[in-house]
Amino acid sequence: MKDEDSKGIRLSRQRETILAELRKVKTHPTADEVYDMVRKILPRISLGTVYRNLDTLSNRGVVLRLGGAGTQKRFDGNPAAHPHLRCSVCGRVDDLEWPFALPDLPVEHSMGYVDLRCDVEYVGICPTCAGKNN
Amino acid sequence: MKDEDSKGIRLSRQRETILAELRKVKTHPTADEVYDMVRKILPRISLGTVYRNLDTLSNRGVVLRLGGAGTQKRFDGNPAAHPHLRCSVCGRVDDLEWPFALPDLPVEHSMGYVDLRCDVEYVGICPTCAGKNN
DNA sequence: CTGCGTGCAAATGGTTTGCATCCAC
DNA sequence: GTGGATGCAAACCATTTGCACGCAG
Repeated sequence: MKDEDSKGIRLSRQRETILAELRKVKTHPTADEVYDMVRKILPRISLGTVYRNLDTLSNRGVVLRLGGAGTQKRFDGNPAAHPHLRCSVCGRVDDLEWPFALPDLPVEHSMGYVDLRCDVEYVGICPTCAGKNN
Repeated sequence: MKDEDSKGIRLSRQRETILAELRKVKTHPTADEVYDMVRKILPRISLGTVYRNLDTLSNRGVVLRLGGAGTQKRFDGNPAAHPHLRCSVCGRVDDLEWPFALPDLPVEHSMGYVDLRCDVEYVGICPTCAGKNN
């Protein structure tokens, strides 16, 4: 179904570049950071366009929008649900390489919610930030 | 330790009321909603004060600040980590009454992060929002 | 051609902050 | 009495949006 959704997508140079850049990195950049990355290739792109495209892409399930506790949203080129590590100090997000089964929610506990997916985040302090305070 | 932290806390009428109101409800109100609730009791309280207190209380671990994927943060009078259900349409958050063990992250996978806690959220569409579209 | 996508800039909206005053301890 | 807490309003900043033009299909 993901391919279904991507089918109807119009492929502008901007959108193409944003997606390519996002898939190139292993970090989880904010819209601002994506803007900076893409601007090196398309200097005339606007921040609004970056926001619009990140929105479109995440709605189509091509990329992942990470809620996060910070104010800024972060984006992940890998659209599959997978657990993350997030630093509560600097907001940095890392992929967690630990294949543990995300438990499916029994229907009798879903309280009428549908289309559920499971979001798991381990929140703590990253090595860099932990080092500064010690 | 929760009591330890709360010890040093100054107990103004505003802070007291905010905490009491937050504990009174089972919803997970936004700062705005807390403001509305508290204003009925303390009509002269300012939104800034509500934000400052929610910040203080969550930093001390007295209440829980929920990251959520939406823009607004929500708050939970129950400071213990527990899984939530979140509606991706309206942003509503419910407590999930399903005691499954939040998996502890093995140190060898923590990538240097410390003080980790696990945040589990099932994201879907709530009964109300699902009903509207069908 | 047609309409979606873009650049630009202004508008939004949640959250934070500076400052003088107030009150809990 | 004293420093943290408050009310108010302005400041911030990430994100969104209106509009006229441009380009992909």
